[in-house]
Amino acid sequence: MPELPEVQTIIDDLSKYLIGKSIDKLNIPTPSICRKHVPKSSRLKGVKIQSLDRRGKHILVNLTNNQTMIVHLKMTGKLIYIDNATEIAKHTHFIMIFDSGELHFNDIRRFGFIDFVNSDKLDKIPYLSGLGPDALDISTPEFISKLRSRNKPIKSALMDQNIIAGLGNIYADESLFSAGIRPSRIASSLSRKRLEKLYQSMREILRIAIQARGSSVSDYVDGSGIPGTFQNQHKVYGRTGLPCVKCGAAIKRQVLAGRSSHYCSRCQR
DNA sequence: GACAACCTGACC
DNA sequence: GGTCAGGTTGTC
Repeated sequence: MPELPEVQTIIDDLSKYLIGKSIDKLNIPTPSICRKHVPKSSRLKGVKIQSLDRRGKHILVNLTNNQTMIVHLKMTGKLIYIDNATEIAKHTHFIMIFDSGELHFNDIRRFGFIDFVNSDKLDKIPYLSGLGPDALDISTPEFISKLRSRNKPIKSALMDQNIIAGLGNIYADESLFSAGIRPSRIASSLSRKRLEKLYQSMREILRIAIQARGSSVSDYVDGSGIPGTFQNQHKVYGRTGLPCVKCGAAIKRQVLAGRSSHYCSRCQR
Protein backbone atom coordinates (compact mmCIF):
# COMPACT_ATOMS: atom_id res chain seq x y z
CA MET A 1 0.00 0.00 0.00
CA PRO A 2 2.27 2.65 1.17
CA GLU A 3 4.57 4.84 -0.85
CA LEU A 4 6.77 7.62 0.46
CA PRO A 5 3.99 9.92 1.82
CA GLU A 6 2.26 7.07 3.64
CA VAL A 7 5.48 5.71 5.13
CA GLN A 8 6.54 9.21 6.19
CA THR A 9 3.16 9.81 7.85
CA ILE A 10 3.42 6.54 9.75
CA ILE A 11 6.95 7.38 10.92
CA ASP A 12 5.93 10.86 12.06
CA ASP A 13 3.00 9.37 13.98
CA LEU A 14 4.91 6.51 15.55
CA SER A 15 7.80 8.78 16.55
CA LYS A 16 5.40 10.65 18.81
CA TYR A 17 4.18 7.47 20.46
CA LEU A 18 7.19 5.21 20.54
CA ILE A 19 10.39 7.14 21.22
CA GLY A 20 11.55 6.38 24.74
CA LYS A 21 9.19 3.40 25.16
CA SER A 22 10.70 0.38 26.85
CA ILE A 23 10.14 -3.04 25.28
CA ASP A 24 8.65 -5.71 27.49
CA LYS A 25 8.30 -8.59 25.01
CA LEU A 26 7.35 -9.72 21.52
CA ASN A 27 4.33 -11.71 20.45
CA ILE A 28 4.75 -13.20 16.96
CA PRO A 29 1.65 -15.07 15.73
CA THR A 30 3.14 -15.44 12.21
CA PRO A 31 6.90 -16.05 12.51
CA SER A 32 7.24 -16.47 8.72
CA ILE A 33 6.92 -12.71 8.16
CA CYS A 34 10.22 -12.24 10.00
CA ARG A 35 13.53 -12.46 8.18
CA LYS A 36 16.10 -14.65 9.91
CA HIS A 37 17.40 -13.17 13.20
CA VAL A 38 14.57 -11.90 15.30
CA PRO A 39 15.91 -11.61 18.84
CA LYS A 40 14.30 -13.54 21.64
CA SER A 41 11.90 -11.53 23.77
CA SER A 42 14.15 -11.95 26.78
CA ARG A 43 17.04 -10.19 25.01
CA LEU A 44 14.85 -7.17 24.18
CA LYS A 45 13.35 -6.67 27.62
CA GLY A 46 14.19 -3.15 28.80
CA VAL A 47 15.55 -2.06 25.40
CA LYS A 48 14.13 1.30 24.36
CA ILE A 49 13.02 2.90 21.09
CA GLN A 50 15.61 5.51 20.19
CA SER A 51 14.37 6.96 16.89
CA LEU A 52 12.51 6.17 13.69
CA ASP A 53 13.81 6.68 10.19
CA ARG A 54 12.86 6.03 6.58
CA ARG A 55 14.83 4.56 3.70
CA GLY A 56 12.64 4.74 0.62
CA LYS A 57 9.56 2.78 1.65
CA HIS A 58 11.34 0.98 4.49
CA ILE A 59 10.60 1.93 8.10
CA LEU A 60 13.61 1.84 10.42
CA VAL A 61 13.03 1.59 14.15
CA ASN A 62 16.33 2.20 15.94
CA LEU A 63 16.70 0.55 19.33
CA THR A 64 19.06 1.43 22.19
CA ASN A 65 20.80 -1.97 21.96
CA ASN A 66 22.40 -1.00 18.63
CA GLN A 67 19.84 -2.99 16.68
CA THR A 68 17.41 -1.65 14.08
CA MET A 69 14.05 -3.18 13.32
CA ILE A 70 13.29 -2.80 9.61
CA VAL A 71 9.67 -3.00 8.44
CA HIS A 72 8.46 -3.06 4.84
CA LEU A 73 4.69 -2.80 4.44
CA LYS A 74 4.54 -3.78 0.74
CA MET A 75 0.91 -3.63 -0.49
CA THR A 76 -1.34 -4.15 2.54
CA GLY A 77 0.90 -3.85 5.60
CA LYS A 78 -0.06 -1.65 8.56
CA LEU A 79 1.99 -0.59 11.55
CA ILE A 80 -0.27 0.73 14.29
CA TYR A 81 0.35 1.88 17.83
CA ILE A 82 -2.39 0.86 20.24
CA ASP A 83 -2.48 2.38 23.70
CA ASN A 84 -4.84 -0.05 25.36
CA ALA A 85 -4.86 -3.21 23.27
CA THR A 86 -7.81 -5.39 24.16
CA GLU A 87 -7.85 -7.62 21.09
CA ILE A 88 -5.70 -8.75 18.18
CA ALA A 89 -7.12 -7.88 14.77
CA LYS A 90 -7.26 -10.49 12.02
CA HIS A 91 -3.99 -10.71 10.00
CA THR A 92 -1.89 -9.38 12.86
CA HIS A 93 1.48 -11.11 12.54
CA PHE A 94 3.86 -9.36 14.92
CA ILE A 95 3.31 -7.42 18.15
CA MET A 96 5.89 -5.45 20.12
CA ILE A 97 4.65 -4.98 23.66
CA PHE A 98 5.96 -2.04 25.71
CA ASP A 99 5.75 -1.19 29.37
CA SER A 100 2.59 0.54 28.22
CA GLY A 101 1.05 0.25 24.77
CA GLU A 102 1.67 -2.10 21.84
CA LEU A 103 2.88 -1.87 18.24
CA HIS A 104 0.92 -4.13 15.87
CA PHE A 105 2.11 -5.24 12.43
CA ASN A 106 -0.87 -6.31 10.35
CA ASP A 107 -0.75 -7.44 6.73
CA ILE A 108 -3.63 -9.07 4.85
CA ARG A 109 -1.52 -10.35 1.96
CA ARG A 110 1.59 -11.11 3.99
CA PHE A 111 3.93 -9.58 1.38
CA GLY A 112 5.51 -7.34 4.01
CA PHE A 113 8.37 -8.32 6.31
CA ILE A 114 10.16 -7.46 9.53
CA ASP A 115 13.92 -7.73 9.93
CA PHE A 116 16.33 -7.06 12.81
CA VAL A 117 19.84 -5.92 11.91
CA ASN A 118 22.89 -4.39 13.55
CA SER A 119 22.45 -0.59 13.34
CA ASP A 120 26.07 -0.16 12.28
CA LYS A 121 25.61 -2.46 9.30
CA LEU A 122 22.52 -0.92 7.69
CA ASP A 123 24.50 0.01 4.59
CA LYS A 124 25.49 -3.62 4.11
CA ILE A 125 21.90 -4.83 3.91
CA PRO A 126 21.38 -5.63 0.21
CA TYR A 127 17.82 -4.34 -0.02
CA LEU A 128 18.85 -1.00 1.52
CA SER A 129 22.25 -0.44 -0.05
CA GLY A 130 20.83 -0.74 -3.56
CA LEU A 131 18.29 2.05 -3.07
CA GLY A 132 18.71 5.23 -5.09
CA PRO A 133 18.58 8.68 -3.53
CA ASP A 134 15.32 9.54 -1.77
CA ALA A 135 12.71 11.34 -3.87
CA LEU A 136 12.66 14.13 -1.28
CA ASP A 137 16.45 14.45 -1.07
CA ILE A 138 17.59 14.11 -4.66
CA SER A 139 18.82 17.30 -6.37
CA THR A 140 17.52 18.55 -9.71
CA PRO A 141 20.74 17.81 -11.64
CA GLU A 142 21.00 14.32 -10.18
CA PHE A 143 17.34 13.61 -10.97
CA ILE A 144 17.80 14.71 -14.56
CA SER A 145 21.05 12.85 -15.15
CA LYS A 146 19.76 9.62 -13.60
CA LEU A 147 16.63 9.59 -15.75
CA ARG A 148 18.24 10.77 -18.98
CA SER A 149 20.39 7.65 -19.03
CA ARG A 150 17.47 5.21 -18.88
CA ASN A 151 16.08 3.61 -22.01
CA LYS A 152 12.80 2.60 -20.53
CA PRO A 153 9.39 4.17 -19.98
CA ILE A 154 9.60 7.15 -17.62
CA LYS A 155 6.92 5.57 -15.44
CA SER A 156 9.03 2.43 -14.96
CA ALA A 157 12.12 4.53 -14.21
CA LEU A 158 10.25 6.61 -11.61
CA MET A 159 9.09 3.46 -9.85
CA ASP A 160 12.51 1.80 -9.92
CA GLN A 161 13.66 2.09 -6.29
CA ASN A 162 17.28 1.69 -7.35
CA ILE A 163 17.05 4.88 -9.41
CA ILE A 164 14.95 7.00 -7.02
CA ALA A 165 13.54 5.70 -3.74
CA GLY A 166 10.01 6.37 -2.55
CA LEU A 167 7.63 6.60 -5.51
CA GLY A 168 5.09 3.87 -6.25
CA ASN A 169 2.20 3.52 -8.65
CA ILE A 170 0.01 6.34 -7.33
CA TYR A 171 2.63 9.06 -7.04
CA ALA A 172 4.37 8.13 -10.29
CA ASP A 173 1.03 8.50 -12.12
CA GLU A 174 0.11 11.73 -10.34
CA SER A 175 3.55 13.27 -10.87
CA LEU A 176 3.49 12.45 -14.59
CA PHE A 177 0.03 13.96 -14.98
CA SER A 178 1.12 17.11 -13.21
CA ALA A 179 4.15 17.35 -15.50
CA GLY A 180 2.12 16.60 -18.67
CA ILE A 181 4.27 13.60 -19.54
CA ARG A 182 2.84 10.34 -20.87
CA PRO A 183 3.91 7.36 -18.72
CA SER A 184 5.11 5.35 -21.73
CA ARG A 185 7.57 8.02 -22.92
CA ILE A 186 11.14 6.68 -22.91
CA ALA A 187 13.01 8.50 -20.14
CA SER A 188 16.10 9.21 -22.26
CA SER A 189 13.97 10.87 -24.94
CA LEU A 190 12.74 13.62 -22.63
CA SER A 191 14.32 17.07 -22.72
CA ARG A 192 16.12 18.49 -19.69
CA LYS A 193 13.40 21.09 -19.43
CA ARG A 194 10.64 18.49 -19.26
CA LEU A 195 12.53 16.43 -16.69
CA GLU A 196 13.01 19.53 -14.58
CA LYS A 197 9.27 20.10 -14.73
CA LEU A 198 8.76 16.48 -13.67
CA TYR A 199 11.13 16.98 -10.74
CA GLN A 200 9.16 19.97 -9.54
CA SER A 201 5.82 18.19 -10.05
CA MET A 202 7.02 15.16 -8.10
CA ARG A 203 8.20 17.26 -5.17
CA GLU A 204 4.98 19.24 -5.08
CA ILE A 205 2.78 16.12 -5.23
CA LEU A 206 4.75 14.45 -2.44
CA ARG A 207 4.61 17.58 -0.30
CA ILE A 208 0.84 17.92 -0.64
CA ALA A 209 0.31 14.19 -0.15
CA ILE A 210 2.25 14.22 3.12
CA GLN A 211 0.25 17.23 4.22
CA ALA A 212 -2.91 15.23 3.42
CA ARG A 213 -1.51 12.29 5.41
CA GLY A 214 -1.23 9.95 2.43
CA SER A 215 -3.67 8.15 0.12
CA SER A 216 -6.12 5.56 1.40
CA VAL A 217 -7.43 3.61 -1.58
CA SER A 218 -8.26 0.43 0.27
CA ASP A 219 -6.07 -0.58 3.19
CA TYR A 220 -3.71 2.22 4.16
CA VAL A 221 -4.01 3.76 7.62
CA ASP A 222 -1.60 5.94 9.60
CA GLY A 223 0.24 5.07 12.79
CA SER A 224 -2.96 5.44 14.79
CA GLY A 225 -5.11 3.42 12.39
CA ILE A 226 -6.73 6.45 10.68
CA PRO A 227 -7.03 6.74 6.85
CA GLY A 228 -5.31 9.49 4.84
CA THR A 229 -7.11 11.97 2.58
CA PHE A 230 -4.95 12.47 -0.52
CA GLN A 231 -7.07 9.97 -2.47
CA ASN A 232 -9.58 12.82 -2.74
CA GLN A 233 -7.05 14.81 -4.75
CA HIS A 234 -6.00 12.07 -7.18
CA LYS A 235 -6.30 13.41 -10.72
CA VAL A 236 -5.56 10.23 -12.70
CA TYR A 237 -4.85 7.29 -10.39
CA GLY A 238 -7.89 4.99 -10.27
CA ARG A 239 -9.89 7.35 -12.53
CA THR A 240 -9.98 5.24 -15.71
CA GLY A 241 -12.85 6.39 -17.94
CA LEU A 242 -13.61 9.47 -15.85
CA PRO A 243 -13.13 12.95 -17.32
CA CYS A 244 -9.72 14.60 -17.06
CA VAL A 245 -9.89 17.43 -14.53
CA LYS A 246 -8.05 19.71 -16.98
CA CYS A 247 -9.57 18.95 -20.40
CA GLY A 248 -12.48 16.57 -19.86
CA ALA A 249 -11.14 13.76 -22.04
CA ALA A 250 -11.58 10.24 -20.61
CA ILE A 251 -8.64 9.06 -18.50
CA LYS A 252 -6.94 6.08 -20.08
CA ARG A 253 -5.30 3.02 -18.56
CA GLN A 254 -2.25 1.27 -19.94
CA VAL A 255 -0.26 -1.54 -18.37
CA LEU A 256 3.45 -0.72 -18.02
CA ALA A 257 5.96 -2.87 -16.22
CA GLY A 258 3.05 -4.99 -15.09
CA ARG A 259 1.30 -2.08 -13.38
CA SER A 260 -1.73 0.00 -14.34
CA SER A 261 -0.82 3.46 -15.53
CA HIS A 262 -3.50 6.12 -15.61
CA TYR A 263 -3.14 9.18 -17.85
CA CYS A 264 -4.86 11.75 -20.02
CA SER A 265 -3.98 11.17 -23.66
CA ARG A 266 -4.67 14.82 -24.44
CA CYS A 267 -2.82 16.51 -21.58
CA GLN A 268 0.10 14.09 -21.42
CA ARG A 269 2.46 13.68 -24.36
C1' DG B 1 10.85 -5.68 -21.44
C1' DA B 2 6.88 -9.49 -20.18
C1' DC B 3 5.36 -12.55 -16.73
C1' DA B 4 4.76 -15.35 -12.68
C1' DA B 5 5.38 -15.62 -7.91
C1' DC B 6 4.33 -14.40 -3.12
C1' DC B 7 -1.09 -13.81 -0.51
C1' DT B 8 -6.04 -12.32 0.69
C1' DG B 9 -10.12 -9.98 -0.41
C1' DA B 10 -13.26 -7.06 -3.10
C1' DC B 11 -15.89 -6.73 -7.00
C1' DC B 12 -18.21 -8.10 -11.60
C1' DG C 1 -15.40 -18.14 -12.37
C1' DG C 2 -12.25 -14.11 -13.63
C1' DT C 3 -9.91 -9.51 -12.69
C1' DC C 4 -7.81 -6.31 -9.96
C1' DA C 5 -5.05 -4.27 -5.93
C1' DG C 6 -0.18 1.68 -2.68
C1' DG C 7 5.43 -3.87 -3.93
C1' DT C 8 9.38 -6.50 -4.95
C1' DT C 9 11.98 -10.33 -6.86
C1' DG C 10 13.25 -13.73 -9.91
C1' DT C 11 12.58 -16.11 -14.45
C1' DC C 12 12.78 -16.34 -19.37
